[in-house]
Amino acid sequence: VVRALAGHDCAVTALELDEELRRRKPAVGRASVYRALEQLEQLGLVQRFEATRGIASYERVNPSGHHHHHAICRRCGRMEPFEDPALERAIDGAAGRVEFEISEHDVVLRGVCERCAS
Amino acid sequence: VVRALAGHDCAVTALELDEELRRRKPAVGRASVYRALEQLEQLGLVQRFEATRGIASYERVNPSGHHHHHAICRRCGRMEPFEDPALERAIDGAAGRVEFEISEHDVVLRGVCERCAS
DNA sequence: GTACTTGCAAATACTTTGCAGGTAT
DNA sequence: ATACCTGCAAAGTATTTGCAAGTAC
Repeated sequence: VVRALAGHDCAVTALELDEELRRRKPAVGRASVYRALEQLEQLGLVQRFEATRGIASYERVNPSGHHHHHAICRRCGRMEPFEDPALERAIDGAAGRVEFEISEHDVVLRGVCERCAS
Repeated sequence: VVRALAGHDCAVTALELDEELRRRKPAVGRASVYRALEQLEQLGLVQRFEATRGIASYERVNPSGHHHHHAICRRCGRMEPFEDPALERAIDGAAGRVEFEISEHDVVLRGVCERCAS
């Protein structure tokens, strides 16, 4: 599972991973994929978020601390990653003002991509 | 459903709404709750996001444009709303730089609340 | 042998949908 | 009468779990 995740730079769903691993030698089952993802998430090596209605996506966390967020098209579901240092600073600021020990954050921008808009 | 949502300032799950409406006269069924929420979401009057694993929460959109985001405790699930103008500005900036027509955004900060930390 | 991991299949939980009956125009 | 809205129960989908078999030490 780790190796399969390493092959993706951006988020994938559990079922995509499952399908990918299912045709491997030796084949890997759905349950193992979910179990591995859960562990990796708790270890902070993978981040989970809901990209499309009811479907969780998983993305590996870059150990350097670098990370991006996603813009998602509500028509075709296409997902485009983006980075924005100013946004990160603003989030860190907000995290500091809240009475929580914040350790991660999800940001998703939703709209229509240029292809679907035309 | 609209009236029930109006009674909540912050996000509620579909099942909370269902339970609340179920003991009303006349009683309202689950299906209608989901159907109403879907329509309201498409009209842009309600925003949907995943607060806890696999459970969608819905929150009414303030017509004034004012809105807040949420910090969520990963231990107890407690949710605290917060506002942050600087964060909004940063998001608008990022939205402008992406090749998408962005119309909404989700931001969730996850961590441990002060009660659970102690 | 003991402890842990695996995959299958069954179970679970949230959400959606088919449908029969009711309401409004 | 027609078109729409309702709730129930059944279906659907993503995810989790029980369990028997396999693997490592």
